[in-house]
Amino acid sequence: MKPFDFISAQKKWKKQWEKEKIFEVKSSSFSSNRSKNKYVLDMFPYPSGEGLHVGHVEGYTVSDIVSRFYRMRGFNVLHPMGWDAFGLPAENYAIKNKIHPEIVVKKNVANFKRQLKNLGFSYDWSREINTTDPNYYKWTQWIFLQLFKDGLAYEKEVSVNWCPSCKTVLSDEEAEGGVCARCSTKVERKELKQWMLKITAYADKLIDGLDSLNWPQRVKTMQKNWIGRSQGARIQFSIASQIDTDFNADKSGNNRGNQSANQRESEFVEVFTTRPDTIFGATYLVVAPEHKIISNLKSSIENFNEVKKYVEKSKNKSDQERISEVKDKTGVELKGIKAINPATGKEVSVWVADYVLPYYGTGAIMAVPAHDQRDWDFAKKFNLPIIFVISYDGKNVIDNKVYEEDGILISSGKFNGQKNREAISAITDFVGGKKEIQFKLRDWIFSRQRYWGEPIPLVFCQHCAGKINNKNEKIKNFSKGEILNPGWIPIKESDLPLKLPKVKSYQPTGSLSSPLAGIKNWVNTTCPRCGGPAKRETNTMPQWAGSCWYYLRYIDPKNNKKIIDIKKEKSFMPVDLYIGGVEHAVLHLLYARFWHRFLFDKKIIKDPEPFARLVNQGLILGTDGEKMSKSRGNVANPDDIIKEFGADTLRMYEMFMGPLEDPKPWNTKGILGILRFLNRVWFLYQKHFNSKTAKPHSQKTESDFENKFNQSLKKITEDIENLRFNTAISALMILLKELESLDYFSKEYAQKFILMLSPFAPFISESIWRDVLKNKKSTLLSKWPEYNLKKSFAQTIKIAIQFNGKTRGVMDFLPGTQKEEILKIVKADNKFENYFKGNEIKRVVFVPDRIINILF
RNA sequence: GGGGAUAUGGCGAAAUUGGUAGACGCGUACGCUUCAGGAGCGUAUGGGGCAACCCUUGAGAGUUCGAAUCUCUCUAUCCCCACCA
Repeated sequence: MKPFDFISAQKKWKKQWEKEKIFEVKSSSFSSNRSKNKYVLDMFPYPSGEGLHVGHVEGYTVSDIVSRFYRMRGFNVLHPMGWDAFGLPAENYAIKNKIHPEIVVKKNVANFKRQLKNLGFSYDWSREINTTDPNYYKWTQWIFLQLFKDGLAYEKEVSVNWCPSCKTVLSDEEAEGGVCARCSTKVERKELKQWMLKITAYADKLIDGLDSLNWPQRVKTMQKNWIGRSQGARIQFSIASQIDTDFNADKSGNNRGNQSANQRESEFVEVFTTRPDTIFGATYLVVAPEHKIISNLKSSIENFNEVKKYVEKSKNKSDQERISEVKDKTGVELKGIKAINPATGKEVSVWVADYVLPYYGTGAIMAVPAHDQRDWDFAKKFNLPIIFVISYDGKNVIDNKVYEEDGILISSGKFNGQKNREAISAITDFVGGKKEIQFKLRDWIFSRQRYWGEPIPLVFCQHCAGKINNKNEKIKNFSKGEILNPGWIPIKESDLPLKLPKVKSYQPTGSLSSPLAGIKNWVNTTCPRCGGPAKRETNTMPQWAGSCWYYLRYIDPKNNKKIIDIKKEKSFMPVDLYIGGVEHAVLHLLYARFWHRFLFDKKIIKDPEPFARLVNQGLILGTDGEKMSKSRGNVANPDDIIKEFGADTLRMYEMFMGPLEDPKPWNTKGILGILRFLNRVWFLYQKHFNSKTAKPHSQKTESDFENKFNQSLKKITEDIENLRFNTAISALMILLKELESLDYFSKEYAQKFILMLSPFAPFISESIWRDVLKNKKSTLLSKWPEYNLKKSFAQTIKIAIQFNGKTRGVMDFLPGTQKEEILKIVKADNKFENYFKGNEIKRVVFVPDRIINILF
C-alpha cells in the first residue's frame, strides 16, 4: 500500500474548500444571539519578506483547531485574517531598492496568503483586511479625528533619537544600545514637536479593566506595572536664597505657571513622594536636570556654570549611559540656595542629578537617605547628612546601612512612637501636602517622521490659530482639540481617507520631517474651516495605530458609512480567544485597549474590553535550544517541512511538541512520529474501507471497546476546550492502536475517529472522510461526536495495593468495589502472603477506585 | 534592584490536581519482513542488583498512611521592567 500523498490532497482540498466557501461565516450570524457565536482571533502578521515562521504556524494552528472544533459543535465562528502592513521594514526596503512599499507589501501578502492556505487554515478570506488599504485607514484616521476633537491628541516637544549620519529619526528599536542599527553611528537626542495621545487619561480604567479579563496573569501584571499606579503626595519645600532680590521668577516662567505678574511669591520646589512618613529624615532635595527651578534661580545659583554644564551633559546622554550609571550616581549641588524642610523647618541643600526623571511626579524628590537605597548611595557619595526616622523597635537603629522596612517613627516630632505606615496621612496634612496618585505610564508619542504610515488628517491654518489665540474672539465653535492645539484643524470626515501621495524618494529628507514634507502640492492646501491657505501635517502615524482596532473591522469590513455597525459588533464582541506572542503584552494590547475604551465611551461599540480571553503561545526554539535566527542558522522553514512531510504533519507536530504556552525546542526527528501516525491512520482506513482491499466482516463491536472509545472522546473533547493539544494528540495515538487491534471496525466509529482527527489534520481527514468513507460534505460541516458519559468509564479499575505506604502490587476490580471486599481478596492472594506474616493490621487507608494502603 | 515563570529518563514531555512517577512521541538495542532505503512491523528501554528489594521528579528540610504536586530554606536557567521617588 502506498503512503498518503499529502501534496495532492492539499492541492485538491484547498481548491474544493474555496469553491464550496465553507470557511465563510454565515451573514445571518451577525444578527444572531451572541451566545451562538464565537470569535477566534489571531494577532495578524506583519507580512515580511521572509514569509511565515514556524512560530506563526503554532499560533495559527491553535486558533484553527479551536475554530474548527467550535464550528463542528454548531457555533457560528468568525475566524478572520489580515495584514499589519505599514511600518519600517517595507519602507527601508523601498529606500534600498527604490520600489514603492505598496508593491513590496502586495508581493509579501500574496506569499503569506499562499502559505496560510497551504496549511489548511479555515480563514474567512472574504473579510481580509489590510491596514495600508485606504478603505481601511480611512477609519484609522477617523478614530484619530475623534480623539483629536475630544482633546485627547496634543502637540508636545519630545526628544527623539537622531542619527547624524543617516540624517533620520530613529525608533527606539533602531537605536538600541545607543547606536544606529543601520550605520552604527552614535545616536543623538533632538527635540521635536510630536503628536501625543493622552492614554494617561485612561490609566485608571486600563488598570481596573484588567480584573474582568481571562488573560495570563503575567500579562496582566506586566500591564499593571507598565501603568504603574502609586499613591503618594505632593509636598512643597520653599526655597531660601541668599540673593533674594535677584529673584525674577515671573519673567523666566514660573514652574506653577499661572501666577499673576505683580504678585510675587517666594520660589518653592514641589516634590512627589510615596513616603511622606519619612519626611523628617529628608536631608536634601534633588531636581531633574530639566527642572525649571534651575533657570528660574539662575542668578542665585553661585555655581551656575558648573550646573549648566551638568545639565547639558545629561541631556545628551542616551538611556544606555544613564542606566550604566545606576550604581555610580552623578550630581551637582545648587550652591547658594537652600530648601526648607516643611516638617523640621530646617535648611537642606538642593541638588541636580539625572537619576531624577523629569517626566515622573514633579521632576523633583525629597531625599531620605536613611530609608531609600538610591538616596543612601547618593548621600554617601557626596557626604550628605543621614537621619534615621524609622526604627524597628522605636529606639535603636542600625546606622551602617539603609533601613527600608516598616517600623516605629523616631526623630519625627509629635509623630514619634507611631507606626510609620499609619502616620502617612497625618504627616501629609501636617506639612500641607496634597495626596495624589501618580502613574508611570506616559502619553503615547503618536508621530513618526516616515513615509509608510497613515497620514495624520490635520492641517495647520495660521488664520484660525490667530482666531483661537485672540481672547476676544468667540471660540466656542471650535472643538476641544482645536482649542488645545491652536491652528490645527481637522480635515472634514467626508474627505477621508486622506491618501498617502506618491512620492519620488522615500529617502529621509535630512530635516526632522517626513518625506511627505517634500511634496509641495500635497502639503499646501486650504483650511476646512476658513478656506484660507493651510499646510498639511507631514508626519504619519505609528505602526501600532492600524492594529489598535482591526479586530472590529473584520466584523463589518465593507461598511463605508460607519466604522462598524454596532448591531453586528454586539453579536461577536468581545473576542472569545485571542492568540499571539507575549511580545505584545504591553504595547499593542494596551494601545488597543485604550482605543477600544475610547470608542466605548463614544458609544460606538457596546463592550468596554476587546479581548475576553488571551493566550500566548510559547516561543519555538531552534534544535540547539536557542532562539531561531538567521545568524545562528537554526531556522526551520514551514515551506520545506510542508513539502517533505505535509501540512497536516507540520500542524500536528507543532501541537504535539509540548504545552502551548511553554517555550519548546524544535526536533526534526520528532516530526517522523507524527508522519508515521498519520500514515497508519491512512493504512487502517485503506484496509477496512477501500473497496479494492477491504475484506467483509460481520462481528459486532465489543462493549469494552465502546467504553475505551468514549473515554478517549471525552478526553480529546476536554483537552481541546482547555487548549491541551499535546495530550489530545497522545490520546488519538492511543486510540489508533486500539482501532488497529480490532478485527471489526464499524463505520460508526470509523466516522467518529476521523471527525476527531479533522481539526488537527484537515487534509488527510477530508480525504478519508469524503474519498474513502464517501461522505458528501466536508468534515467541517459535520457534527463533532458527542460522548456517552455512562460509557466513558473503564469497566475495570486498577487499584494500587500498598503496605506501609509502599506500592507492592496492582489488582483489577470493578469500579466502586468496597474496602472490605478488596481487603479480603488481597489477604487471600498468596502474592501478598509475606506482608501479613507476623504483622497485625493497625489501620487501613482506602480511597475508592484508587488505592488501598495497609499499615502495620 | 523589582516582578514573573520554569526545573521530571539520552531528548520533547505525561501524571485524573495529594493516591501505581515516566502515558504518548523521539532516540537506542535486539528480532522479523522486504528486489536494503534515513521504509514497515514486533519486543525491550529511569538507575543499581542474580534476586527479594533498594534508589529516583534541581538541592536540603517539614507536613502526611502517602508528596513531582502542599509549606519553608537554598541553587540554576529563562523572560519582562528597570534610578518611577
